[in-house]
Amino acid sequence: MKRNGIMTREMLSSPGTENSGTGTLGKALSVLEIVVSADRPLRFSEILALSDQPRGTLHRHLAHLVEEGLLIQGRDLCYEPGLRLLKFAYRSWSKNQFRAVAAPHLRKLHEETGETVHLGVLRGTEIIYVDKVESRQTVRMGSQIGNASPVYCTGLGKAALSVLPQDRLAETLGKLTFHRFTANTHHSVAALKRDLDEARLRGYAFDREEHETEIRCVAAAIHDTGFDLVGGISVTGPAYRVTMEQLEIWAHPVRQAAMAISEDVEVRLGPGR
Amino acid sequence: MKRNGIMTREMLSSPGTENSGTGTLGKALSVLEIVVSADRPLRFSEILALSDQPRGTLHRHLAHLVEEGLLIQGRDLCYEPGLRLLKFAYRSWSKNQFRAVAAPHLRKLHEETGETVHLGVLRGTEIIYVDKVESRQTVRMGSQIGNASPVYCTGLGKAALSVLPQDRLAETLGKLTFHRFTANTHHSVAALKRDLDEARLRGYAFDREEHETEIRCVAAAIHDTGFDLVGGISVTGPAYRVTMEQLEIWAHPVRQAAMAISEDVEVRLGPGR
DNA sequence: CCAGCTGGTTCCATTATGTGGAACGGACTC
DNA sequence: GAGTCCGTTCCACATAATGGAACCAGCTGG
Repeated sequence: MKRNGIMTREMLSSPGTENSGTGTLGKALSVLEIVVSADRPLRFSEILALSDQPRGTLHRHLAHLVEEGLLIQGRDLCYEPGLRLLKFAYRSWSKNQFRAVAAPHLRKLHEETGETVHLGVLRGTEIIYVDKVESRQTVRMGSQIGNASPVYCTGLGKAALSVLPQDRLAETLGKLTFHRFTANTHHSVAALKRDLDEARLRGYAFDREEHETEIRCVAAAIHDTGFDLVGGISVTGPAYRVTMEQLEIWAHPVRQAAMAISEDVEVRLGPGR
Repeated sequence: MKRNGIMTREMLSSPGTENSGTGTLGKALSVLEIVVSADRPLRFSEILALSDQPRGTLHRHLAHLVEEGLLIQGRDLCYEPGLRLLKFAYRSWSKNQFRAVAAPHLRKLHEETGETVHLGVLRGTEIIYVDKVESRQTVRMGSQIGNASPVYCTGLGKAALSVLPQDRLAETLGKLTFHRFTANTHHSVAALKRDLDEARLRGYAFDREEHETEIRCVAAAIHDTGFDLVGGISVTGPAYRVTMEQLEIWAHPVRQAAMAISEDVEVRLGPGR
């Protein structure tokens, strides 16, 4: 019996802004998302303002979420993420085969460069960080694992886009809306396309302080033959320490690692897939 | 404005086996739980067997979960945890104030003992592991964070129970069903009660290979004044390396740490809570 | 001390949504 | 080519979600 245990197209399909379509579940999750995404416990009325649901409905959803242990409500009436999420969290992370396959490569790359190494996958118009190796071992669950960043301003995103087949690329580009994070952030499809063309030729992409100032990275794409799984791996560092020349040097090992992971993924999927 | 950002009674309330009550959401989550708890991707019919829902219903739930990104379905039709869980995961973990407050104490305790240190909270009849510091730094997100173990066979569980007010304790004991994990596992309320009495007197509890053979631990309870938050901290090690005498020695620092955390929690909650 | 907020919770008739038995159809097997 | 195992789809039915409105604090300021 062949089982893949790996991410596939479906996980990349849903649009950037989740919300509609799934009836009750979708609505409940959208309020969960609001609470989880907030950077502090929220009051009922704050959530009300952020959501587009009527009072009665929202109240019931919150009650249900609390009852299910996905949220907890302090006695000061604030809502915050509940414990049950932890359970889901850990399980989904530790069982993610893609992450597991890539992990040793990340570690090796980190040893070679000494800088932070990221693993991400493409999902719609975003890159989702799935794993990370960084110098300060104390940060155990990477500081932004699970977070999403736009494709157009990250090395990972651009690397991933650069290997996408024509149609998928066009589709994705069509859905983009640009936000100018730094002076260097791309803000037109045209400019992004040129950048992607270069990246495709080279086999790796840069982030020249396009997402955060003083932060640069090199990234290379990972993908399986069917492009069901598209992602990338990157080495990131602060501008004062990591020059563009340095990145050029690291580009090669990054690309090597990416190719190695792609191969491993293919093998672990089983050739008979 | 006082906000607590800490776990409270509500999170401890829901019964061990989640399922009913929350209408649609509850049912959807119960199937999510099945998939997430499995140790490999599951086929439709396997899930069907594990759940108590009719085919049509189950199928729709799965479809919804997939659409929401909570599950993903490989092309071999197997279901497995989706990426979106990661997002929830990380957020709920990193924002858990209780964990954050306790973290430095865990680390200190680990340095003193060299063994694995756990942080858990009581929820119904289970202890949920919220954080962990262990020797092998490579395991970054603790191997069982988010997991739950029965109260009656873990040091953490017994420590937590031992500080519970009469009524809460009775209520919890009433709900227990015993499973014999090892030869030493308690399997009667009477025996457990005796053990708890001792623990209460001493101020700490042991796990004498009651959950897993060859694994021992000492634990001490953490709680706030209102017993809204009850949990504990423990030092665990393999029997061949950690004798009962050794545990007796560690008991003191463990208790110290637990008290320190209790205090910190109280302070961070703000006295005006 | 009472009028007038603001913020959270509860009700309940309406109707949209989820329900689940049954039928379908493809792939494999004997 | 009949038999079955499995996943998927349909559809009449009943349940569960909906959301407007009323309700009930706890404050605040006149």
